[in-house]
Amino acid sequence: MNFDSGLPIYMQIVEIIKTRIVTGILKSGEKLPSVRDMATELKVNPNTIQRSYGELERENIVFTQRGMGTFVTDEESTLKGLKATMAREKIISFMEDMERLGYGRDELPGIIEKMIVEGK
Amino acid sequence: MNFDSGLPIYMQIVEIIKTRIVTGILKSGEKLPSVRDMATELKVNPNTIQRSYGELERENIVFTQRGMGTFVTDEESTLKGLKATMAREKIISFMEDMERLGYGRDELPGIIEKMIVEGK
Amino acid sequence: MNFDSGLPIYMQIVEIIKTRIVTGILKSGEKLPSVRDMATELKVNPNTIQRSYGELERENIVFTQRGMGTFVTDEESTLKGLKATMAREKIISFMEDMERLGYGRDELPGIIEKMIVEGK
Amino acid sequence: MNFDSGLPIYMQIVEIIKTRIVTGILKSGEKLPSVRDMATELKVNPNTIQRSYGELERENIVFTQRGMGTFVTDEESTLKGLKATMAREKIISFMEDMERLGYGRDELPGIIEKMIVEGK
DNA sequence: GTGGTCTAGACCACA
DNA sequence: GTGGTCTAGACCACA
Repeated sequence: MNFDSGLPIYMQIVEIIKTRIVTGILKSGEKLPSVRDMATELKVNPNTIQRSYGELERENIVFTQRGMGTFVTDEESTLKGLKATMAREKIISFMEDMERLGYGRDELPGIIEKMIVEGK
Repeated sequence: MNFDSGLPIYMQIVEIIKTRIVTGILKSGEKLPSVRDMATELKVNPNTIQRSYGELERENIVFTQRGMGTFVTDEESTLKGLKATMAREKIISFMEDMERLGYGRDELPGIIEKMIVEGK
Repeated sequence: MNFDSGLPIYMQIVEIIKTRIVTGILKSGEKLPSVRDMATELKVNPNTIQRSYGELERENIVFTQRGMGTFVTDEESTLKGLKATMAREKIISFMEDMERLGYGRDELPGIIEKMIVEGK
Repeated sequence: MNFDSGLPIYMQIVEIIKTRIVTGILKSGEKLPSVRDMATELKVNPNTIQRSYGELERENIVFTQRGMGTFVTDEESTLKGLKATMAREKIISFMEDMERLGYGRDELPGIIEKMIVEGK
């Protein structure tokens, strides 16, 4: 059990798949699991996966070949863009979190540098 | 519905309460909701909240007065420590996430600085 | 039937296990009975034993290996510390008992010495 | 709930009353609670209290006046003897406990003296 | 088989 | 009303 993130399930799954692509678990041009398999793995209704795949296709991150399945795009520029966008989102939410903890944006680069040094 | 974070519910609740304290929603010395009220609010069993409160008490973040309730500590040093620890954790998980996206730790301060400038 | 000691059951069990460790019935590194077996032996609910084991783990007196069981620590310094703490507590409660019987603390060493001589 | 001490209930009650006498809660010559009241206070059957009072009478620690009740003896020598016996028992069980923890009898006076000094 | 978590529901002491 | 403890019983992950 987990508390509600607010995000609809199919979008949570979109995020999961994007992360898998961007971290290399799913590679450029590779076939995604079938809608049925993915539904079984994530324990959701196949319709939900269908919707997630649809959203990913709309964003040009995957493409479907009739009768063959769904594949990660092989356009490197799209994948680069995806990576950049996800990084951007991570950074923004990180900055917001830190702001709520009382750390101003200007302090962050310094704090991180300090932690890198200490962490060594 | 939300995908399993792996963290047990009572620890998720601990995190929720820590965040409320550190962001000022719950103030130093203030009374927490009663075990029963919190259980109703979060829709879990009172025993689960009991366990969360117990964990927070072990960490000296709250204290309980028999028959009166559970209160946020008023030791400022503890609260400062909590803030620092939560910030540290946020930074570490941020650095790990970014690393998985292919950004080296040394790049991060620069990237953030760039984003701050752009964001203005 | 026995009159209430005031100590909760799970803490009474903690004391029982500590005594077993310190007197050598349970040895360093040895496996404790499973939660279920201990519950059967002591005729309490498994949850209560779970809580006792949890408390012992927090005190670093035992550690658990997932799926394997709960074991007495093999850190000799911890075991020595446990022995010393239990002795200290025994001495303190002995001194308090004797004080209530009208014997001052300063008299105690003398009284004990006398009894040792007589007892021979 | 408390784990079995092995001692029969009526003897546990004898010990409770002896402690009350020796610590001055019940004074020399004073009336003990009626069998019924004592039974209510300790939540046992009046017959059990009857048996405890009988045992105390056999030991000359209390005496019964028909129609009046049960009273603590006013023979000071008996009370002194009781105190000495209880102290003796406390010391013996203390020495046994410490022995089981690995402390020899000869060490005890020294250990206690050390703790008295530290405790100041 | 092992410990870990959770719910449902009860009863207790303290205020 | 408040937290503290306990039982009964379920389901889970890890080995």
